[in-house]
Amino acid sequence: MRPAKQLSFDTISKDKFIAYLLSSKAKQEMVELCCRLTQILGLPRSTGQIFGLLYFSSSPLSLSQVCEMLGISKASASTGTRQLVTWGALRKVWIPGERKDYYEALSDFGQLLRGGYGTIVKPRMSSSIIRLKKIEDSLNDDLKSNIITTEDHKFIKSRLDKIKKGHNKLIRFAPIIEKMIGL
Amino acid sequence: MRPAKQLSFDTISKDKFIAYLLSSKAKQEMVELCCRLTQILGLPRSTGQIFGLLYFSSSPLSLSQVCEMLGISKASASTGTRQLVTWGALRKVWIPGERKDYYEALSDFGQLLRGGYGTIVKPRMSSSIIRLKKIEDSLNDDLKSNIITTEDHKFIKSRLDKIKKGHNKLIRFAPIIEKMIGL
DNA sequence: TAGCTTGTTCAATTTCTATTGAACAAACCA
DNA sequence: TGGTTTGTTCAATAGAAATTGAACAAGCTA
Repeated sequence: MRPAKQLSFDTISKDKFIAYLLSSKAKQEMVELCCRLTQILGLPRSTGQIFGLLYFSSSPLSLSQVCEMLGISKASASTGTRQLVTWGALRKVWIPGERKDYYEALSDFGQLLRGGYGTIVKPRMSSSIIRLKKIEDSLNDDLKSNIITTEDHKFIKSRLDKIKKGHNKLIRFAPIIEKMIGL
Repeated sequence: MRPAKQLSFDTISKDKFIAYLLSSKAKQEMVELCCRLTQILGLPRSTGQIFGLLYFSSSPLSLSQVCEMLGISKASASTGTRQLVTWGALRKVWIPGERKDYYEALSDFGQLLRGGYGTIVKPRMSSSIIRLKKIEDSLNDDLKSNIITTEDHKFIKSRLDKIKKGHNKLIRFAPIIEKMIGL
C-alpha cells in the first residue's frame, strides 16, 4: 500500500526533525533555555516558548505545529507569534502552495532585546517624562503660595533635575547600547 | 496652654514638609513619576512608591511615616525598604536618640538600575548559561545515536553558539553599560 | 451556495504575584 | 517582671496577568 500522497525529500526530513524536537530531552532543555532568556524581557512564558522552539528549528513551523509541539492553545500561539513578529523576533515565511502561515526566528537574538526595549521601556520612559514639566509648574505654584519652603523647593528641584539629566543621558546613549547589544 | 513637649526647629520644619508631601498635588505626581520609573525594573508598585516618596523627601522618614503617607501596610513597607536597601537604592539613617529606623534615598538613581540588573538579570543569565554545556553534550549524544541528522545538528549548534557569543558580549560590556547608566 | 481550513478575538478561567492582617521576636523602659 | 514600641515573617486574601475555549471572520474549494 502506497501513501496517498508521495512525500518529497524535504517533507520527510522536516517530519523527522519535528519528531526529534518532540522526543529529545535536549529539545526541552533548549526551549527552556531560550524561554528563560526571553522571559527576562518580561514576555509571557508561552511566548518565550514559541520563540525558543522556532529559534532552534531548522525549518519554519506553522501555528498548528507550534500548538501541538508545545502543548499550548491556538489563542496563545496566535497572540504570541503576533507579538514576536511586531518585535521583529520572528518573521512570516510564505511557502508556495500552502495556506498556513509559517514562522521562523531571526538568528539575531538582539532584535528581540531591541524590540522589547522599544515597546516596553522607551514608551514608559517618555510618557513619564512628559509629566516632568507639569510637576515643575505645580511645584513653582506651591512655592509662590508658601506651601513649601524655599529650601525644600530647592531640594525637590534638584532631584527632578537629576531625573531629567538621567533621562537625557539614556536617550543619548540608547542607540549606542542598542548597537552593542546586537548579539 | 503650652505643648507638652517643646518642638525643635528641625522637628517643626520636618512636620511641615511631611504635611506638604501629604497634601500637595505635586507630591502625588512626583511619587507616581518615580514609581513608574522604578516599575520599569519590575519592582512591585508599593516598593516603587516607597522609593519615590523617599527620593523626593528632603529628610529621612521612618517606616511608620512611610506607611501612613502612602497608605500601605507595615508588611509592605518592611519588605519594600529591605529590598531597596539590598539593591543599594535606600540606606538606613541612624538618628541619635531615636528607636525607629529612618531611611533616605541615594541621589544616585542609577544605583537602582545596577541593583536590579545585578539581582534580576545577571543571575538568571548565568543560571541559564550553566545549562549550555549540558545541552551541547546531549546534543552530541543525539547525533551519535543517529536521532538527528548531521545537518540539523550543525544548525542547532550554530544557534547555541550565537547565544554563547551574545552572552560573552554582554558579560564584557556589562561594566561599561553600568558605568554609562550612572545617572 | 455550503463546507472546510486557518487565524483572530474576547469573555471566562486559571495561575501567579503583591498585599495585608495578625502573630511573633527583639529591644527598650519602668 | 510586665508593658510598650518597632520591625519581621507568614498564611490568607486581593488583584493582575496569562491562558484557554468558543464564537467569529476570512479565504479557499467544490
